[in-house]
Amino acid sequence: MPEPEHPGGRRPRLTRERVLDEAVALADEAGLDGLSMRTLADRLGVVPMALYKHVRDKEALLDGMVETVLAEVPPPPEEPGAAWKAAARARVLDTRRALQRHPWAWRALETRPAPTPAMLDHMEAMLRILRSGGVSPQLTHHAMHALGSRIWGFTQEVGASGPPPTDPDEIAAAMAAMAARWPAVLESAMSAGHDPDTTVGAGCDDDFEFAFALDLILDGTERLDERGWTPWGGVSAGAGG
Amino acid sequence: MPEPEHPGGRRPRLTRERVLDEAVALADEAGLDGLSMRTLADRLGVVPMALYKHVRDKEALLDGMVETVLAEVPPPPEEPGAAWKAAARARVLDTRRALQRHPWAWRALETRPAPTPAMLDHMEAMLRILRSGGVSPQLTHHAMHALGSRIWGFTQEVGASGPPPTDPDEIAAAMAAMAARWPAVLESAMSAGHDPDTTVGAGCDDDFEFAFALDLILDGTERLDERGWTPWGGVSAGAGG
DNA sequence: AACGCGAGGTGTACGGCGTACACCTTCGAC
DNA sequence: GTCGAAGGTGTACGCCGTACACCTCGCGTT
Repeated sequence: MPEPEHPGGRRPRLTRERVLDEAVALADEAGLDGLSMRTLADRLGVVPMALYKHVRDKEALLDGMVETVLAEVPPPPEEPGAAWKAAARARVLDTRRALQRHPWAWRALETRPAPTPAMLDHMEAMLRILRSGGVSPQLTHHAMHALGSRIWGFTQEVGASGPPPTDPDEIAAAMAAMAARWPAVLESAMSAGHDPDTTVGAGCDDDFEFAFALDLILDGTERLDERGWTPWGGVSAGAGG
Repeated sequence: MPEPEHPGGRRPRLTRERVLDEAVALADEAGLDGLSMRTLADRLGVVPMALYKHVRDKEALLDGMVETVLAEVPPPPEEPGAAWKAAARARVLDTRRALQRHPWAWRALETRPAPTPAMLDHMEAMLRILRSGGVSPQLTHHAMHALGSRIWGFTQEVGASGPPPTDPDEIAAAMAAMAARWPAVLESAMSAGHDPDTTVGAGCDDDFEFAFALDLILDGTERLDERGWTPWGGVSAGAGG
């Protein structure tokens, strides 16, 4: 038995929560490369295989760690309405702060092969901010893609790997689950079409989304340039104006 | 000896180029996880350790693979001048196409602990496009940060890990190397300050850069929203206007 | 033609990884 | 008090990157 000495009484039992918290702490100290099932088990005074009673495998461990980090992001206001822009800005910055506390987190995020429930919850909250401000479903969809690089720290389509289910029953079940827990995500997914005639779940044109975000940046830069923007207040404190 | 049979004559000698090309091909087929020194050696009909005569270790192999992929991006126009926005747009999209041909590439990129020469060449070219259009060094610097998520596919500061050298001689040597090969990168690095009084190599405020790019997206979205933008041409074909 | 020397390919081995599988221990419900 | 299952253990396997000593060519020199 590893770590036989425990000052008073028995070593506390392992739980999924203890495993995840210790994994986060270990990754904070040693980085993602320093996190192995063996080093983690050592820290918990336990044999490596004991972890597998609480997480299916290392991928599931990373899923759980991501979940733990995202739980640190404070909840957004329910219905910001007209203040949607400020609310969205605050939420992105809140997310950034949480991810900055755990430098390994964005690398863990991007290796998730599909969006986890915690990530869907996070997206749902952001989508509701924009929608509550009256931004159209279509524009919300594109803005969300553009914001993706700010929220998650990377650009590639989350969960783009692996073919979606083709069985109609499976699709229906997935849609039902979405409708119950992530209605804004579902609406956004259905708003991907670029033409009102072909809108219905037409899938998402990645090239369009990419160019949309790119043009926001370039057009914004051009406008600032034309106005002789300077960082010390030529136009405004930020990029606004 | 692995793969003893070779139709005519001897097996051709290994070169760094053959190693890199085969590594790229293997990663294209099997993904980055399917690329190991052993599987790569197998494909080349060689024993794993033979690779180490041509690449220092696996990290250097990945450096070389990134270099190979970036070499596929067509060169930009020399001095686009007033057409800087179109040139920048084209170059980002060219880069995207190259990275899309190698889905593993953006993940390889983001694990580089510091910008490689090939990445610096790439940045240099983009910076020159903006500067040739008369965009100020400061605005170029911030726009480059904002574009980073489009160019590289991720947001985090490239090469942010590890403390910079503190020895004055080392700094001077690095600056001299920069000035020779990447003058625009050097200029941009020196343009990070946000106040003319404290500009000289004051380092780069990551939070400012993040907020700058975030506000470009949010302000642009707000403007489109106010104009009742629709994706099928309400305002313009892209996000422009 | 003979030689030798260095670049390039080989073979063996080590320590680390994730985890399958069989086993044992412990504890709560009855 | 007993029993069953949940939780922790031990062993083992097949991967991984790569250090180190060795062998084998092919070429420049003589």
